Amino acid sequence: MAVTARGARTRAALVAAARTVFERDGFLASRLTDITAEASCSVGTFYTHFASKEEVFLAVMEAAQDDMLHPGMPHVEDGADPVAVIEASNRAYFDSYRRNARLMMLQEQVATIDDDFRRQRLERGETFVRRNAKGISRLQDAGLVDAHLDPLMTARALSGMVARLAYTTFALGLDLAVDDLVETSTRLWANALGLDAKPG
Amino acid sequence: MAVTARGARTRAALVAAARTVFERDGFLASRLTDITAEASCSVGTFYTHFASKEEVFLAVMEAAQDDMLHPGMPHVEDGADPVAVIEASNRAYFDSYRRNARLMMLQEQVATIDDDFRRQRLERGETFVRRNAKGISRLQDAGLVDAHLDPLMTARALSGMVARLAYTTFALGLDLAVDDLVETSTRLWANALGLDAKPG
Amino acid sequence: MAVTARGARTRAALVAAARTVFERDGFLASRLTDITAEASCSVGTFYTHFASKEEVFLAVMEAAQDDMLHPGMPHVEDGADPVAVIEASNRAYFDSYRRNARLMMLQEQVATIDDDFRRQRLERGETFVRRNAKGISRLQDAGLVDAHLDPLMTARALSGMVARLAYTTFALGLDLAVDDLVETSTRLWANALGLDAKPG
Amino acid sequence: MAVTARGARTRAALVAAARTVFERDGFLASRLTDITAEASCSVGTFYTHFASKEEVFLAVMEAAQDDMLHPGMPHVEDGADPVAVIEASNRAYFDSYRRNARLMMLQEQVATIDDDFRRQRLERGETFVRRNAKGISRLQDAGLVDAHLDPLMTARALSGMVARLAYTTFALGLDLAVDDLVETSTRLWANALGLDAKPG
DNA sequence: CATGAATGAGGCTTCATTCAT
DNA sequence: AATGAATGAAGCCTCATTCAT
Repeated sequence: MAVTARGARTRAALVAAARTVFERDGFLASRLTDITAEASCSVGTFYTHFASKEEVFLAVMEAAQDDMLHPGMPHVEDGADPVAVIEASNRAYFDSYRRNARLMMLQEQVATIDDDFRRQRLERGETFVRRNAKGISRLQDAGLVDAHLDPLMTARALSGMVARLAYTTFALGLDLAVDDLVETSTRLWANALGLDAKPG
Repeated sequence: MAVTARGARTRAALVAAARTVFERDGFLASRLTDITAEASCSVGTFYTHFASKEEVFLAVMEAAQDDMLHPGMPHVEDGADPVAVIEASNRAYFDSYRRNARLMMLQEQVATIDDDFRRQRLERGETFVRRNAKGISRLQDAGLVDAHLDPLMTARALSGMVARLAYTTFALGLDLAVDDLVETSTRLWANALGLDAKPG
Repeated sequence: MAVTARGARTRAALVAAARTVFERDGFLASRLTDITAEASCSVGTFYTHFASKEEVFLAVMEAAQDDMLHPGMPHVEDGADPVAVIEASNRAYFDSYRRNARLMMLQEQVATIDDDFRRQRLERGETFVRRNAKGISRLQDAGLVDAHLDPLMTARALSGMVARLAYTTFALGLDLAVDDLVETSTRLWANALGLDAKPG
Repeated sequence: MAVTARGARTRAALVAAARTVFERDGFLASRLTDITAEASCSVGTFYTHFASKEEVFLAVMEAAQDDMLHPGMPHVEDGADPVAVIEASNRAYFDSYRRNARLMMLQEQVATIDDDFRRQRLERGETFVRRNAKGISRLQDAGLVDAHLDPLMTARALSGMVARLAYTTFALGLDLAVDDLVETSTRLWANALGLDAKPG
């Protein structure tokens, strides 16, 4: 696949076109002919590069991964204020979600349609959750967070809280200000973990 | 519409059949003929009662409302332990979600497909959020919860947290125990609000 | 059928409703439910009075007959100016066509759909033609019109000319002034027959 | 559309098949599957070339235009007997109408059903009328026809006369001999214009 | 006489995928 | 590699007509 330079170019054009069309019309309503028209090539060509509509969707999501893989909760460096870290992390999440809002919607849509993709989506969420759980563990080790909390479940709940707020705002279209979202979720996250804001 | 008893009976049969078929096959894969076969009537009859597949779906959701409108956060009665109330409320939510898991999945699926339904789904969520916000307000008035928290945003975040956990577990199929879900979400909810567990 | 007073009233309401709906939507696009809704009765009732959509259409046309049976070419009375008679006749035709334009269109539409009705429409036209032919015969007997003309064919041609002008104007919607139509058709009719305008 | 030779061939086959089926069954009764069966292709292929039954009908009418655009009233050449020209023109019209009788019926049928087509049909008629009006003008300039006649209205009336005779005969099925039709219409046309038959 | 729910055959249309060029 | 016409299964929906109440 895509061994020649021309092939690679065509494939890239198709992925870009697919993203445009998917974002505009949704996965279900998008037709292959719309995508190939957008990419200025024929349907036949599509099938030299992808086996199905699902496959090009996967390629679109993969190409968008980098930007969508926001920092989550970064490693807590010695001396850094944990609450500030959480805030930065949350803001990064909301910003990235907003930039990729249509794609995030698509992710949810396809997850409800395609079983394979549902599993992938679940795994992607859990990867993220595990990273956050590690952060929480570290805070527990540092004595900053109640040791009774199960890091994994806690991470799942708190990440889910933020993810749902972003979904409601950017996918479902509830008009909320990002600053408010960041403030509320950070404060609740900190409270839930029992963290105090950095003392002066 | 449905002015006679016979008409009402047929309509009810169609709604029940639709729920069965939707839950079995999903909204998209469900065909009108499956629904009418399940209801033992003709396709034509379907159209005397509903204008489209979307419309019967709405009717199904409406009929399921009662069970799905779990108590949420009940009024805080004098002397009642707020944390116990939250726990009961969360448990009720998870139980109801499990009972209607397939329907909740459908709700998300259709929201990604149909714009009208997306708006309705948003409104349904907000109704629920407003109810919880009122509960938080009461706790603030009683001096049990930090007055700095915005009740509406807080309710949105915490309700979302619980809803997302339920979705991940029952819709996406992550295998988590309900007891753990209840415990974690209750503890985080209480921490986030700054509530103490009932003192001995 | 329609033995009671109530029955007669319902039937009349249905005919009136059918005319309204047919004129508004055309024969094909009109649904029985629209007609019964307009008549404020049930579909079942429709079938107490008519056997089919075609039958109620016939009833509508019959009820409208009187007004649509314009004078044609009246008997030539001794001493009457034949050209003036033709003019009056033509004007009466165009006026009546305009009043019943939608119905005339319907007549053409149904004639292209229903074979029985096509034959009826043909017969109706011929009746009219025969009447005009008789008038021409009389003018020939009176020595006012060239005896070489076949009265029947001539009547067919000239009636057709007027009918077509009316159709083009009122049914197809070409915007022509009735006065011009009357003037042109009368002059051509007179010329064609070899009649002179009444000499002073 | 139809960029390849193969595509053009299929399209042509569909148009021919559509004409066959339309002429056999009428526009309304014709089913797409009949057309594609006649053209030996799949239904899907139909939609590669036409968006609807209406559209293929338009293509059929367009393809038939050439034969149906009979000479009308040809240019009056010096020395040509105008009445003979009119007679030739009328005969050509009736012959062409007879050859395309089913199509002419369809034209009327579809004009009563489809608004776009009604407008096109009107325009087609007017094009024809304008051509005849020019011929009449020329005869007026040559002093052969009464200058008081409005060429356009006169052409409309006389063309309509001939068209209606053809319609009644070939579409509605009144059994008249073409020779009689030609004779009558030519004589009336000549009389109406005030032309004398070529003097010996 | 009136009611209106029930019927069901069958039309139109869509679109992912294939394959000959 | 690219092309784009061809495929055809399958779904939604319409509406004149019937009939039990």
